[in-house]
Amino acid sequence: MKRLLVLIGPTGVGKTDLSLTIAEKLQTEIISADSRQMYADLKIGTAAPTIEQLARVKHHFVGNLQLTDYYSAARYEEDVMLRLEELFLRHDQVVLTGGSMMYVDAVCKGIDDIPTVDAETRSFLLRRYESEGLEPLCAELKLLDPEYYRVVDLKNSKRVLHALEICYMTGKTYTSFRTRQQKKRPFDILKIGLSREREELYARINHRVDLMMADGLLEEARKVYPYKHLNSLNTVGYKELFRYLDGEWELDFAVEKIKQNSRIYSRKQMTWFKRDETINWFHPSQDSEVLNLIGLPL
RNA sequence: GGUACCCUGGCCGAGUGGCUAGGCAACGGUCUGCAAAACCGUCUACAGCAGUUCGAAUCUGCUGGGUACCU
Repeated sequence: MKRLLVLIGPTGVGKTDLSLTIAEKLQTEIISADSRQMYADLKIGTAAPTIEQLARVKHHFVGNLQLTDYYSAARYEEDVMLRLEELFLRHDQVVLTGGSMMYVDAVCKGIDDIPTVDAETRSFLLRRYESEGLEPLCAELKLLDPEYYRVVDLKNSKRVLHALEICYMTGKTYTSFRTRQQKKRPFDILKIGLSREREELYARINHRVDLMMADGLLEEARKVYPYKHLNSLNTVGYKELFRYLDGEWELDFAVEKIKQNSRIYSRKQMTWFKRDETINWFHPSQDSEVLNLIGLPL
């Protein structure tokens, strides 16, 4: 049986280093599970693997998207499953690492097969939401898919809108697509979670933001500024610098906000990962124990 | 030294006698299609003291701190 090694943890915990070590020892390749490192133009702010690191181990799904590309967890699942098929021809084990919780789950547990919403339906409902607000749309959902209406978070526009998009586009209820069944995978999965004491993690995050700024994050942000309204740029590290470039914030303040939002993000990641009972948790300094768990000689 | 104004929770900020503003942060949580997204919950403060009043963050006095102007 082939095996997928899933290395997860909050941003800044030190996943990259360990993933490289493991992949080198196994002489295998790495699949990134980071929704923002996939954009070619967001290298510094997403702490994407460096050229040297990419030279050490072959990576997949890093820098493979344009900012204007539509992408989603479902597409990621599809793309990764195809790629894994190829990789498992050559390797017994493959490493998947990243902090995008839903992307990881999409690969490990699967995601329902729901049609991708076309651009017209999407913008039609978005416009209605912007002009009418959420209430009328909730009322509509109650009629079109009463079952989902009962369980959705009615204040979360993203969820309500998506359900309506599916109803409109397919003529069926969103519920009918929502089986929420875990998919069986033709390979084993071993999850390794990295965590640190909060103080320690926060200090690393703060420091890393300073390094990013020294590395030219502001320049990178300036280059993509014309695309700032795209979802791909609703990203920590960029959205704050846009406020600076717009003259709303002082640079120092924007940098503090980047640190703060990164810390908040790391906490959300931990909240998500916490309830996954299948994760084997380690401190990054316990790398030999991780290798032992994988079954690698030290 | 004098005059005026100000002092609200970690921060910002509304509130002129009874009805726990709100926002941000912090902390906890939700999560199956833009997820580094979106959303939810918790956090009862009015500088201190004394008084007026049935009742004071809101009125009065004193003390402390701050700001502005005057001599």
